[in-house]
Amino acid sequence: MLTTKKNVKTSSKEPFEVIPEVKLGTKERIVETSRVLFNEHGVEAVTVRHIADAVGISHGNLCYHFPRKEDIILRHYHAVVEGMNAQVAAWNPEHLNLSMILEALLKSYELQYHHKFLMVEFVNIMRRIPEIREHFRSLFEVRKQQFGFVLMLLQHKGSIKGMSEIERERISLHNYLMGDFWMSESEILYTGEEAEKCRFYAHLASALLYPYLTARGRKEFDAFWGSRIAHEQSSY
Amino acid sequence: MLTTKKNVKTSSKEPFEVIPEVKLGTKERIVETSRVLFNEHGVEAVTVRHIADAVGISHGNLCYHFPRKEDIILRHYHAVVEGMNAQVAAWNPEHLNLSMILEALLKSYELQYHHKFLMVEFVNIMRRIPEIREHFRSLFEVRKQQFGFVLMLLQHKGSIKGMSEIERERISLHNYLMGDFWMSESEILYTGEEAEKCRFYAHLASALLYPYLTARGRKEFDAFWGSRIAHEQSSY
DNA sequence: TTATTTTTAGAACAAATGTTCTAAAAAATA
DNA sequence: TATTTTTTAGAACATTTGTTCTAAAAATAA
Repeated sequence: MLTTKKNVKTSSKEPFEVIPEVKLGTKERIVETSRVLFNEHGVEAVTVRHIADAVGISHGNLCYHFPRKEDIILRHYHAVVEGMNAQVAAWNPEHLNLSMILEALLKSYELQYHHKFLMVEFVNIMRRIPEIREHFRSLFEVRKQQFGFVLMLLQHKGSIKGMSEIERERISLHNYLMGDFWMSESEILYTGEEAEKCRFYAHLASALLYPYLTARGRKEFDAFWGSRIAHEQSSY
Repeated sequence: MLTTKKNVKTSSKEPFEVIPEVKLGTKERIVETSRVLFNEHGVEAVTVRHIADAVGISHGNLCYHFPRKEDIILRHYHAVVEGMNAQVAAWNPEHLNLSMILEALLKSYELQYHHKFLMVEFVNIMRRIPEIREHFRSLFEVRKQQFGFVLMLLQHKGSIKGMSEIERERISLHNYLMGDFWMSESEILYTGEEAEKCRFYAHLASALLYPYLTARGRKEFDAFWGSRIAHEQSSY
């Protein structure tokens, strides 16, 4: 239950449920609208007045819900973190295989792209909001361990060959650097559709593994991406 | 001859050359000071008044030399581009080998790091200054061709194995994505010394090639980085 | 209903910021 | 030296921006 008590029609006089997705509370509309504006124009270019205008409320009202502009950004950051956690929590290590991991990668790329501005302006945001900086840094070790675990598992399932600890560490670093900045790169170079960008870069990131895949691994890899990447037919 | 005529003591009364590096013109001091401040605090956080104060001049004077703040950024951008061009121009394809290419990579990383803010805030800068956006985009194809040429050459010299066109393209994309954003990543995660960061990430980027190196190539690779990366002993 | 709380709009505020203007100082030139 | 140009400092300006304040409106509770 994420709905706020305010503005949601749940008075005892209403005998039936009202369609919930139409009646968004002011706070939720601010969050959603700011996300779109931040993604499109950048945090610094978007003022509280812009957001308020787009929502159709006064900026005074906006500052009633979010006294500081940073509060809006923090809200978005937490939304992404929770989304990522939920995804990881849904994993079942028993039945995990390469295809499912690629699927998860693609999904996490889409999830991040939804809050593109957070990644594209991360250094600036991090400089301004210490809470975010500390939290993200603390995430680093966890992420490295998660990836290490995935590699071990894939090796155990016979999808990738053995590799040294150093190679594992390198691929992990490459992977996360790509994961953090593919949106910035695409912002600079491409002008394509969102879903296609996600697929393109998730494919590219997962291709870091390609030299280490076994024959079976390559089959799985090609099968997974074959249907998703139209052009650039696999030809290994 | 990059010195401006202004403020440089070259009056006919002076019989001998004055030490040139001490007497920097106001314009040059603005450029150098702004570079340091932008790198440390970010473009948006640094105002013309901050720069003027740090240089020791009035902000009115600063605006005399650079009427728009963007002019300063543009100046920095051109400096980096010229630096990169000069580096490429100095190459001699005849005698090129893996070590020299790694050396060039490392050097270009150091060059970029000198103007860290340009890369770290690239998307924002690009959004604000169309001239930079267009120029950088036009660079993309050139860079891809350059990298393709390097790979061909290394293959011809027996340092790397053959690879498909797709693999070449992927490595090229990985390489440039890393080259554009390793500074952002290091800004978020590490708090180390500049030169060490450059070595660390240049090493990491070049390691993209590792799975494709021949035995001889690996020897060269390890020899090159062995002396430069203290920890993380090669153990392939 | 009446009282209380929440929400809203818009004015008001204060600080910051890029830029322009003005006049004096310094430097260069003739 | 006299004159012209360049450079400089600092005031002034216009705009923007995040935030606070106030009072009315709306919703909720008693």
